[in-house]
Amino acid sequence: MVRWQPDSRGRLEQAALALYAENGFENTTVAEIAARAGLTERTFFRYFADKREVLFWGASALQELLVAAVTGAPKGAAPLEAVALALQAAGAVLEERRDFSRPRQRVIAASPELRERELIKLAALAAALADALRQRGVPDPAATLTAEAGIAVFRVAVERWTTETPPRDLARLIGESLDELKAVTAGKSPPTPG
Amino acid sequence: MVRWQPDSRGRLEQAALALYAENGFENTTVAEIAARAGLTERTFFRYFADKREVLFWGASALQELLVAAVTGAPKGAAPLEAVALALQAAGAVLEERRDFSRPRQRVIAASPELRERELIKLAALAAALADALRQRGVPDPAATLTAEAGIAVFRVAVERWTTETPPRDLARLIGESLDELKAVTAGKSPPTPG
DNA sequence: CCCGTTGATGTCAGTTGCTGACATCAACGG
DNA sequence: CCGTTGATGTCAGCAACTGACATCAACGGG
Repeated sequence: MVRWQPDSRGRLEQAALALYAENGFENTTVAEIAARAGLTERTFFRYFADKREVLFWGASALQELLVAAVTGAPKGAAPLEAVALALQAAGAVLEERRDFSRPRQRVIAASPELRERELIKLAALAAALADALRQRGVPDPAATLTAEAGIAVFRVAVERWTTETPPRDLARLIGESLDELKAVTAGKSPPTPG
Repeated sequence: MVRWQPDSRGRLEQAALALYAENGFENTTVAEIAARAGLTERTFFRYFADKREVLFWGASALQELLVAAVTGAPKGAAPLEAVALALQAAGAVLEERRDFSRPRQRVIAASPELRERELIKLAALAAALADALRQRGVPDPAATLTAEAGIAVFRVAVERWTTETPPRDLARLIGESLDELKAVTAGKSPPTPG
């Protein structure tokens, strides 16, 4: 006979996402989440640093993926190209878990507190990207700016992926947003294309 | 005889910044802040929504400034040019209160919780900028991306302004970062300039 | 000049997020 | 068979934040 059900972490995550979606983040107590997962509040805080982190603990894996993609980009690739490859890799992960990622994004978008946490996670991703670029020999502030701009592109693409209906392919949205950024920073005036 | 000392809000802000700088954000209680300002905890929460907001209540004024600058930019100005003007205007405000702004930035940089709040404030600025661009006829996602990229430039510039020694002129740092962004998105390869 | 209103502040009790210290007890290994 | 391990529970406590109500100088109409 098993003393405890397996995958406490996963059960807590599922319970939290469901309750945040049903009642909103602010109207959900940690005690409720724990109860739905068949655990206690104290155990929740053993797995997650705080009430928000339950939706973000996967971020470190994403970060490693991004860094690996930049590091593994072709030698001749320009910094922004390397970042673009990384964003596509990250996008593929989200697309893979579409049925989890999209509701999660909606829950985050609905809560200022969760948005704060998302922004700092994205900032951490940007910092890691910048680091990886520096290791490729890209000097600062170019490295930081490329990384920040890349994350901005990613954010815009994911937001459109989450809200647009009918939903489009994330990879395509990332590509489009990147092209749009290039156009806009090239100094093109809005009403007169070309 | 005055019943209360004037400018409770300002006293609370000063007390909070001083205590955050001395002991760190996490090691400071709201009760301590209130006591130093000669007030009670309850009064603190009447002025500020939470313990972090005390360092950010000026953000709405900055937002109005940015929007006004974009709206008032010359008719022919490209989106990124309009945003650049806005960033310079915002930078001028920070430079004006240099002796307050720089320590404040350092306190924020030292605390993850305060960084979270700063990021969401900057995201709000980006959203407002994007709105102002749309009112100039810039379509999405160009408007959003221009605004996001502009805020990234601003963030990088302010960070350098806060940490570099000796401190350089913020206006110049903003200009340089913007040029750097343009170069980087133009596809320039890192080791081979030109 | 008096009195009712106003508004900034104080007091107090309560909820919730979060933490440290200690207890429990099946599983596992020697 | 027993000692250790590790995931979990229990409990007490602090700090952030909130709602309800009290206070009382200042202000203005009568």
